[in-house]
Amino acid sequence: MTDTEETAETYDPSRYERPSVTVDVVIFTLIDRELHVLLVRRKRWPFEGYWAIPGGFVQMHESLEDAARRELEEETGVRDIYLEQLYTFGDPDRDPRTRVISVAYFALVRADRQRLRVSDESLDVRWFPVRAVPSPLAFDHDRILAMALARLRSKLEYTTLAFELLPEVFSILELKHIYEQIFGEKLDKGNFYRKIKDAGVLEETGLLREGRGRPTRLYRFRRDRGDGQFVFRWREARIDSGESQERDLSS
Amino acid sequence: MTDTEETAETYDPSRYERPSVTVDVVIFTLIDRELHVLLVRRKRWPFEGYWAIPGGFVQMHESLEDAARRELEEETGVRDIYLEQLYTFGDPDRDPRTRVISVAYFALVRADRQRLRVSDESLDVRWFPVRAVPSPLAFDHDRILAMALARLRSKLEYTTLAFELLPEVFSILELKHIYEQIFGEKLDKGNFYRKIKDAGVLEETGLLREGRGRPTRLYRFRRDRGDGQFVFRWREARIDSGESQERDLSS
DNA sequence: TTAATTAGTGTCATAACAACAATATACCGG
DNA sequence: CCGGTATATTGTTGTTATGACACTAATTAA
Repeated sequence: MTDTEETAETYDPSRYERPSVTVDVVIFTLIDRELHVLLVRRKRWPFEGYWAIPGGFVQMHESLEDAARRELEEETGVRDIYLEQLYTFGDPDRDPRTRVISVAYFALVRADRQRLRVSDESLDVRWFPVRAVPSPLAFDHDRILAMALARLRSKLEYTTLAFELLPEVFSILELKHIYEQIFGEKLDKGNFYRKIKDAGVLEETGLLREGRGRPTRLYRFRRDRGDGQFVFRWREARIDSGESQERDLSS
Repeated sequence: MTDTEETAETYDPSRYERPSVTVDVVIFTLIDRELHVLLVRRKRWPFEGYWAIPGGFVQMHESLEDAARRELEEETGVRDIYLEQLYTFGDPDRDPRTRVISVAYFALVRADRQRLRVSDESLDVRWFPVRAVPSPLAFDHDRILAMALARLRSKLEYTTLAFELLPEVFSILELKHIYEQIFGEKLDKGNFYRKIKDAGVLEETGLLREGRGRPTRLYRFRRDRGDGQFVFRWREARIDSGESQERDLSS
């Protein structure tokens, strides 16, 4: 029945063969106004030379989320980041070596905080524009990435997640650009201004940024307001977050 | 890096200590117009005598979903049911025996298809009204159940999931009752009729069910229409499915 | 000083929809 | 056949969301 129920009188951990468990973290960021994902190039069999989503083993003492944060930091040096569990992939043959169950997370990091470092476990680490990701990726990572993108799209529609991709201060049009990027459709400028302002999640900084035309007013995200439950949507239809239906999720 | 990457030249499965992996399945059904969840009573330590969400070990050859379906069938004898991955729980100390990572699923079964059987692994198996679930449950199962309920609520708002709880033929007011049950609020009869009919997901059966008043027209769910992508919503606000933010979705 | 460029506001018509009211249908029991 | 009960259905109305689009504002470059 529930976890580790057994028939024997006492519990014997060796009675069951155990799978390996890893966490993989799909890390998104915004570079030059474009959505990028972090990939590492594998050094060894299997999928030697293939690009893959960063990840690693879950250690016995750490929670799944802690493992994800640890991997994240080991790969990128980034901390205090938006992190959310995505889905768990456990097809018996997804790894040719042995049974590996992978708990996938997805993370959003701010463009202005990256400092990549290549660990000695891999050949290379790079940001790829999501529109130009090498294909195929190692293992079932194409599928993981696809699901992460679907989830991201989905959640932008009813959360304030977009702010996690922006620097501390930003303009409204920059925010609009993120939505356009990720939804893949143009949004009306006027309607966007109205909606975002009515939402009350922006805090005016008083700062201006000069450019070619009229200077841009810069805002800060008000974390207190609606960070959690707040909802605003740009389209009616929803593509879910997860699989068949969950895809599709939510989350 | 990605799954099971290691420093050694060849892969050695014994190098890493492995957690146990289980699937737990939160199974909902509708009995007497009320939402119920299936629980089993534990026979042994730990949490002997406590009620718990049914589940069991993932075997090496089966996928996670297969494992969930197997457990589902072992507990209820039910197959061909709505099944969706919920979340993976992996706190290091959630099971006092050893490190156990549990992939939770949630399932919806039709009220008219149940035939419970008590496995010899447990003392008892019962349907509990979700409003009257024994507390606390074993392990972290309160949390799992709470998340399953949140997900169910969330998904009713933008999917046709409610139909999975109904028998083959049903009346519109029965459908309305499910929404009221799960949302915990009354819906307007007129608006409900309008919305559900306009949605075009119902197929008239021609059957009537006689009662005290005017006989009830019975319908069937049109699986072809909108089973996947179709969206209709009853309220604006969304409570998500998962945790902090995953609080889904979703999804 | 004018054109170009980017930022930001206002207005309007429509669609969605919640709240509420009213009516029609069918059966029952007396 | 009449009142009661419950289902089934159709308005009606006011509010809100929002899509389309025109307009105004502030700055730089020529």
